[in-house]
Amino acid sequence: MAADQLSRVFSALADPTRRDIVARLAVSDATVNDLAEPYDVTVQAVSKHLKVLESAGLVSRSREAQRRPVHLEAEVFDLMTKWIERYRRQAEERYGRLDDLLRAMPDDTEPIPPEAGALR
Amino acid sequence: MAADQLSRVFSALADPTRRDIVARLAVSDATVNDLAEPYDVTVQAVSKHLKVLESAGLVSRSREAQRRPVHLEAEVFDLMTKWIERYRRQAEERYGRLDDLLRAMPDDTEPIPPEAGALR
DNA sequence: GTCGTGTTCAACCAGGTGGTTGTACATGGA
DNA sequence: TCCATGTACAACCACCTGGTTGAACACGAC
Repeated sequence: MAADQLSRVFSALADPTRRDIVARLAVSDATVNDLAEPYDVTVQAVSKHLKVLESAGLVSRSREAQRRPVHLEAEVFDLMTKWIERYRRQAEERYGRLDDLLRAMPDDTEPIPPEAGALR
Repeated sequence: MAADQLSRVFSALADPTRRDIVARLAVSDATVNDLAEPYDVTVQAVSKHLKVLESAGLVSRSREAQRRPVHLEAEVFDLMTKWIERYRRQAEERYGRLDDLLRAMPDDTEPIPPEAGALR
């Protein structure tokens, strides 16, 4: 699949099990077996989940004897928050602008640049 | 589809076309036909995308004669940002603690085990 | 070397998803 | 009223996904 990273990140976090894995990795690194233990699925299934998280850039695996500790890479979260904040802000500005429109009814509907109307 | 809302939101935004739809709805409301126009897919396919976005709570549809304008509901974004920020913060705190450990640790000490975050 | 543990790979399967086409419904205008 | 437009529903299809089992690989311990 040639999906971009943003798609892979959103897709990876769309699964409750994977979100739970991320939550636990936020506390400490863990091996595949550690991670699989609380779930009612095979280790192989968890290994697949980790592959998805890894290809999204959310986790990395190192090598440590025969173990492969999994580590959370929290920086990728920025990708999502940036995307989300961008459109939320845009939508909020739009509502702000609509308020202004209703209040003043200007004849010019020029789009407002990102930071312009945010502060009031 | 018995998934919780957080799963539905992440899943909805995992598709580039749906993210693009959200981006365009952040600028202004639009009808299904408006939204379908720039894409090389049928109106029905876009209608399906909107159904996904709607069930995630990301958009709502009103009625206006025979049209059904689609409207972005940006509040749902909070669900995601809250989840994301929670675990990012947790991971960052953990690194902070790890920094403290490394600073206080004598040079001949063993490497920190994966369970390092457990102390405290 | 052999054994045990941890991990991954391969093949398979059921169910979901994004797309299609075709049909039907709702509404405003002629 | 009939017609054109906008939308939704149903059936179908190819592909993806999350799960399984079974085998293989990679180490450290003995």
